Amino acid sequence: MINITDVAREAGVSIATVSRVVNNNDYPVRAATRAQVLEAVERLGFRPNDLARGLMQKRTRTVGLLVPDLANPYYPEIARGVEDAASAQLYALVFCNTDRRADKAEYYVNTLLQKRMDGIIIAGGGTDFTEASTAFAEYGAPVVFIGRHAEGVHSVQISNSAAARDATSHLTMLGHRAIAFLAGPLALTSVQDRVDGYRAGLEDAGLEFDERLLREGDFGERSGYESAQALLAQDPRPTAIFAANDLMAIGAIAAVHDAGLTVPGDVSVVGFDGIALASYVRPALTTVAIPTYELGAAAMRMLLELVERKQNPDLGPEPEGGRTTWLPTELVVRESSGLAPGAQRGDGERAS
Amino acid sequence: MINITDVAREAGVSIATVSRVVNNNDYPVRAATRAQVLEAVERLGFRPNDLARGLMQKRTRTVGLLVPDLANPYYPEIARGVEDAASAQLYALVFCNTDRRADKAEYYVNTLLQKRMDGIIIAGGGTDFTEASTAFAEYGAPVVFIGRHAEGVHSVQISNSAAARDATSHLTMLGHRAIAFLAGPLALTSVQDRVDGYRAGLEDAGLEFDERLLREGDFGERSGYESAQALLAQDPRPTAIFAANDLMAIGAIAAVHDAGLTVPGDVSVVGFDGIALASYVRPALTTVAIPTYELGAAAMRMLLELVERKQNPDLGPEPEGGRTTWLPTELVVRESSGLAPGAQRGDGERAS
DNA sequence: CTGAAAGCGCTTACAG
DNA sequence: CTGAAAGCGCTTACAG
Repeated sequence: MINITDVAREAGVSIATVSRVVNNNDYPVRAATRAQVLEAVERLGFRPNDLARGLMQKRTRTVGLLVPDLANPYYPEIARGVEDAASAQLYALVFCNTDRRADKAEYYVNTLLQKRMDGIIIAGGGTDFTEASTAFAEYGAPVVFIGRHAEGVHSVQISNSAAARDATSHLTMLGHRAIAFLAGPLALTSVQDRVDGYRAGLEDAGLEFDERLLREGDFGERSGYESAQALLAQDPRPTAIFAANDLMAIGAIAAVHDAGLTVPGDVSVVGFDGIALASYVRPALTTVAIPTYELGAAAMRMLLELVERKQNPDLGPEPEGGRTTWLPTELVVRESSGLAPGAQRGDGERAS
Repeated sequence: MINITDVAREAGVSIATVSRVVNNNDYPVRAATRAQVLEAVERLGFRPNDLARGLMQKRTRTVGLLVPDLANPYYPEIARGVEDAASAQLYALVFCNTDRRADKAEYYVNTLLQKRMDGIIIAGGGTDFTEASTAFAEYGAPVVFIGRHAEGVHSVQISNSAAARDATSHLTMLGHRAIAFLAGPLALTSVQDRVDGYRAGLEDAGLEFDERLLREGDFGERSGYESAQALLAQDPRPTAIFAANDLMAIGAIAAVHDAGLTVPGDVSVVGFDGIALASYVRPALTTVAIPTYELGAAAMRMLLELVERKQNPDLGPEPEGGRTTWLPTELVVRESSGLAPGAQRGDGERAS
């Protein structure tokens, strides 16, 4: 393991000079000296030790990302946005998957803290991060949340309720009157907001909320399959199923199919997220598309701005209370949603 | 940012004592002293700086994982296995997505090296890692590959050719004689092996390899869709499509559907990987299931053994040349593959 | 332009 | 059982 002293000896200069050359900042170094050092670095294959560097500079140029569930394609896509925005500024990323388990979340928060990350992004939910967030704040490391709200925190979000309301209206306009909602874990604010939007959408059409049509799921395919199966056994049977994410919607389509019914002929299905696969399943899935990649990228840009501000107090203090960036969603209508059985185009329109 | 000196002062002991207590090893410390220190740690919220620790110990208890494509559910599943095996031993994981781009791969390898990772796992392909691998070796950090071969490296693998041969035979047994293969990038050894297996499977049934039925893809849904579309326009039209991964298979099913044909009535489709979604699309996908999670876990266990051996020379030297662990695959027959049009059960049997 | 020296926050022989 | 001190590999005032 060759170090800065080896390079200094090889180049016949001091370690201070090596440091200056390697860091390539605007510090003046004679061209000839620089060349000697560079050659020694090359010859020896020197790679500066980031641990030592971080220890001195009190910054690691590394940020953490906590996601609840890698198996859901939604999060890898967020991760891509986060990662691209990070590497654009030469920041490294430490990626942690909590599996929605509080113990893993705590473990990772601790690890990230001990590794002195410059900041952290927390995507999705599953556990309470107030404590984690406080711990980071104490260490002066900014925190940005994706897709959840709380008092005084920085976040990047979409309007879950408005999006869910629109999707529900899409179904009422098609004449559906028994519209089920497959929720995700009700502990999540994003899920609560989607439920609110769903209810608002029903109300807009003069429909009553029926709790038998609301089911809690866990965002997995199986959960969508099983919930849909139960829903389809009910009487009267819903003619539309709106799922709180695409994976559950895909599970629901499978359940409708296995029940000997067709989508959208007998039952319409609408998802949420807009994962890539949604346009490749058949029937192609109508869904609320979230700008997932951009959500990640925006969160990272916000975080890095906060980090830079911390390192560089000239930029002024951190904004009070926590900023929120809102990103738009879009209802993408594909094949999985259609007219309610027996309805005619326009049936639902007076309701809107 | 409170440090070990603060704790020592608060507890009225030396920093050496604090260090011993915090590290909780078998070093003898009087119970009363220990209690004082622990209380001070608690009161102050002390979190030891891993940078300083790593600098002294010359180990970070952190390993890197390089994956080529987070958008393919195959890799997140590998990552879960890697991560669980790592945290079981209290190792942290730095996760890097190369997007199959050589520049990103090089950038991350450099970063991981500078951060003094104890070891690295390289999953999948897309770029050449001989150089990266050498660089790590020079720094004494072990490397384990998942799913690719090369001389003298450690790896965890499946038998791609045998698996592809079996899947091909499954189709020939169903009476298919025009079987297309949607390959992934032909630069990957895993893809080359799958092509070999496909050809062997054809040969077993006395079928000739037809290069018009082989297409190179990129493992994405779109690529599967477009390749299948082109294939379906050929004359004679293949009655079966075997894709080198599930995402392309799902794209292929969509293409068959959009061409007004049915799966498996007109065209059978078989995938490779066994992602969770494969059993939730309709028709459910017949596929070669890879023990993905276990592949990741096995790779991490192998890596950690190499790391421990390096730290602890009593365990003996690193095994010569590179070990390979082989994991089994399984053909999971679902709905997407069936008898060739016009064929009768048993038609293909004499061929085997 | 260059170098000697202090210091980041720990761990670990060494001495007592 | 406990502490003083050296040292890990860097960066950065400070002096020249």
